[in-house]
Amino acid sequence: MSKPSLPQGTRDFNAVTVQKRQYIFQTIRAVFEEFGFTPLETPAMENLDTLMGKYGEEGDKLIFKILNNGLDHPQKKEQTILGFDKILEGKSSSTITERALRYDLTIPFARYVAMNHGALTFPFKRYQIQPVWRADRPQKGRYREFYQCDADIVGSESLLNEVDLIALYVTAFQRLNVPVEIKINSRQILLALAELCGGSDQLINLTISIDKLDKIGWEKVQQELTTKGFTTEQQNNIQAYLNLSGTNTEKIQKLSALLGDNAAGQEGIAALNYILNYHTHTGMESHLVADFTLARGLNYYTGLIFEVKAKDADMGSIGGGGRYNDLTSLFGVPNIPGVGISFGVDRIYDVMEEKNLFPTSISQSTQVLFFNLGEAEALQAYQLMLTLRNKKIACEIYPEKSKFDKQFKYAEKKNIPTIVILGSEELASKKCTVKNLSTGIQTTISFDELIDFQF
RNA sequence: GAGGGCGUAGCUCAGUAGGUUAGAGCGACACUUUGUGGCAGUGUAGGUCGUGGGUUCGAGACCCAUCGUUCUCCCCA
Repeated sequence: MSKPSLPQGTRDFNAVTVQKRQYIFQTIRAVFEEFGFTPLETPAMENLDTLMGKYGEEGDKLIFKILNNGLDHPQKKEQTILGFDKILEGKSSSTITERALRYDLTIPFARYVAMNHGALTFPFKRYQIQPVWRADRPQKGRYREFYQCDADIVGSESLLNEVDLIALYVTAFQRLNVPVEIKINSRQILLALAELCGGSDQLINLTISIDKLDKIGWEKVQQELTTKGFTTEQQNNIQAYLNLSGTNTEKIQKLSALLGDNAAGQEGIAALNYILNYHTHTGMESHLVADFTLARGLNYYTGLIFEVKAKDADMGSIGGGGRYNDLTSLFGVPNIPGVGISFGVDRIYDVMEEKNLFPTSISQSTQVLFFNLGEAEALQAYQLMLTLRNKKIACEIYPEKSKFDKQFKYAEKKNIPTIVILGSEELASKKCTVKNLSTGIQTTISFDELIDFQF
């Protein structure tokens, strides 16, 4: 028999890890609810055509596809072979696969809104905390199964939504004690730059290249631009754009001069200004950084875009989002604008672990261990234990009569702070001994006193 | 999709330029110690050296392949 193993990029989570992860989930969920979002869950799998073509060319390749059932049926052989030919051409084929694991939470949400728009009250605010899957190659901070926590608002174009989502980010990361900066940019600003440099059809080429600036440097970006057909003059404009520096206000002023009266550009700048000004009144402006190199790979964004970066941590973005003004039209329902953000829990966990940001109190489970010192003693201890449990004190009794040594060591290993000794002497006198394992202090008290004991 | 690093006990690793019977620390278990743990002592268990080929008198070590893992690029949370 071969050794058991896990699929690449997936993990088991032990007790301590689960407790830490739940701490993150609970913190984020509480903030979502305080901000007026209600929960939604969607299936792990979607129809393949719901997902295909929504995440760009790269994204399509990273979707986990599910093999159809019944492919072993001889009658389907011809069909299946035809389908496989399509796969070899790089297309997908419904005769071989018609379902896939969800790649993110935004598209399934758009699908949900499109299916239920008649029944929803707009603006509709939902949050969703579920795993997603990507057929990516695992590496640092990158998993094939990971959780996203999304909050989206659809049915409203107001920039107040963007303002509120940023406030949500700031609140959540403050509660988690993770210092972050939130980068913001606008797809319209990127579009304006594209229009100035070769036309709007160059938008995607342009954003892919400039997004790499901080990784590969200007020299290589320039080379890439040359091969993509940008002229020297256009490259100079792009360089000027990328070199904008200073405070948020200064950068925006310089950008405005650079983009001139380009309509999309001015719209993007106005939106950016609105957000920044608003947050000067909330005190949250200090977390915001206008970053015109921020592009984000997902094609469906149309307005402001965000990305969250943990300060002083070697980790990609731990959250991202933006405005998509017509996502549901992909599913036949036009004119429902939306904006949303996502938290990457697995990366947040990695950052918090690396920087030791988890509170120490979350890793304890059992509070009191009752020693098992014989049949009659255990019966009495068991009854007392149930009473304590009813008072919400987590207790357990050692299941076998064993030596003190063994029971003590069990308590230590499980990090149980208190033990209760109830042996033959205590049973006779209707008392028990409560011992605090970290201080070593113990007291003998009556059963009634135990029930009201402050652990 | 492209390219590197690493696979030796449950864990972290050592293992010299191929040379008898593969090592340590930690952990586990037992005993010292059947009414008081953490410390200490003694002992026990645990390995087809990732797998399959090859070179060699001889391979944990060298070569090839394969699988796993990890990191980088691409892209992303």
